[in-house]
Amino acid sequence: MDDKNYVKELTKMDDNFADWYTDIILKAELVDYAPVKGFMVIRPYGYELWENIQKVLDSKFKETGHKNAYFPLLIPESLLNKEKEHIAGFAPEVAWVTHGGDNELTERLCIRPTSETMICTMYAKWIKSHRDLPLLINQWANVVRWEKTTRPFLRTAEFLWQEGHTLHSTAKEALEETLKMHKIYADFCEEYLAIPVIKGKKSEKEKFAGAEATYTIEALMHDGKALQSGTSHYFGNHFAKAFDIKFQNKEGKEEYAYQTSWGMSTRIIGGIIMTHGDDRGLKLPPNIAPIQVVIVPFAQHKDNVLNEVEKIKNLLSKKFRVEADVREEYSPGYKLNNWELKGVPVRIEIGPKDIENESCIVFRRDTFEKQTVKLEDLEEIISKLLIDIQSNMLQMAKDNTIKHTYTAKTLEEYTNIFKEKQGYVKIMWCGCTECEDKIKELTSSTIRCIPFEEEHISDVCAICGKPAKHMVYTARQY
RNA sequence: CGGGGUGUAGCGCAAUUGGUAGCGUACGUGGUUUGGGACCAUGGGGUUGCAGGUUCAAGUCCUGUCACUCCGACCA
Repeated sequence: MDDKNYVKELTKMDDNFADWYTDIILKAELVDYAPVKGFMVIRPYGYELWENIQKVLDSKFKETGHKNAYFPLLIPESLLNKEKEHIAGFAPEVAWVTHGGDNELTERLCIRPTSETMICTMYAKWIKSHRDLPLLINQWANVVRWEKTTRPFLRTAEFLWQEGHTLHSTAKEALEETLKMHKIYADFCEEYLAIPVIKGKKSEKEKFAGAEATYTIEALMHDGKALQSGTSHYFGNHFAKAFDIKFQNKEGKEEYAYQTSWGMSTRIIGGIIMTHGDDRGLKLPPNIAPIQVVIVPFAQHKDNVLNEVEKIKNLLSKKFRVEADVREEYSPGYKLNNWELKGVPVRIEIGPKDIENESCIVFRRDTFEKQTVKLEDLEEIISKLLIDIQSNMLQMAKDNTIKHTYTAKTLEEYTNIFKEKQGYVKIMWCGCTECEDKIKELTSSTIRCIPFEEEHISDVCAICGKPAKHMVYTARQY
């Protein structure tokens, strides 16, 4: 019995989290490795998840007045070089195109690691007057960053994302936009992905190359490591000056535009997996799950069973994303395990005995509870159940975050925490980069963000003892 | 780029002192099954990462090389 099943067994998530992670994303058929190292193939089930994320975010962007557009994949080297901090930040990890057919190009082209430079170049042509502002554009695209070590979703050489790029006539308005999008990301994570996040600002050391300020949402994974899940940058007129994006204001004077950019990537899928998954596999929040309800029939060869399955499917399909698993070549037991592995939030089991009683069994993935439900009540029960699962998953993730949040007042306390634990550690910080470098060297943890909501732990920096400026969240990170 | 590890069937592994490659699973076919990863029968699948060397004989020993992977540094 044991040796029959061992290939199917999942790695236990507590034993080795990294193995567990790669194990389930492959077995749940979200991704596969590509022939080119560092790249991943997103399989249909994984891509449906991404499509659902896209759908929700896209509608939120449109509600706030943004429009989608598309810009080229390749960026001439000269454009990339226009903003020096930006190029310094990205140069080590860009991929270059040097040939067109057999001919060597006179100027090599980089595959976009992000589109600021390309988009700024176009914006400079499009903006003449304050009447052209604000310009609110988003792009859904792929980008390439030649990373040394990769892991599917979390850090791949190519990833899918959206990048919003906006121009404004005042600094105030641009900053408001930056914070507005930051809030959209945070709300999206909590409401749809059931991932609680810490909202805050990045330190000078951690901010985006070329930005004046970077705002971030940080999520804590099941193993106590943090994941930067979405960023929103305020550029001031840094890029505008480098790319000559000017407009005439109401007084007729020429002025540089103020700019923002913000992005969320397929990395967030890694976040969903590592926030909610368990020893049985994925656990997807109902609001984003490709399949919300799966119907597994027992003894399906008996005629009336399949009829009943069909009826239930038709009924529920009006309101939910439903799939009926009527594959004959797999046993019911296999299907139960397989759909748990794939993280479907609700499962309906139905067989001859249930049909006789005009009922079925409803199973919830988050708590493993089973209940017998009369068929006439099914739609209503499922409706409530999905809402309940969604909020329960958020609550469980919040509890886990709280459980893994510590505070330290001294450097000794701080390093001791990281010797045996993983999680957020709240400390006071003087604001200098030397102290950031020091904790990274000692514990390989970094300042994740300066939260919007700071607490007062003490008056002095936990690292150097000088007067503290901020309370910060630190953690080891993905 | 530094330190460790591994390369044998799609995947996971085995092969004693050097003796000519096997097991599980997955896959094909036929049948029986179906309330928690079904069973029986049967079949296909391999230049043992690559190159060279020692030997009557190399998966096994030697030399070189390549690839992958884990831990560090760099990063959404």
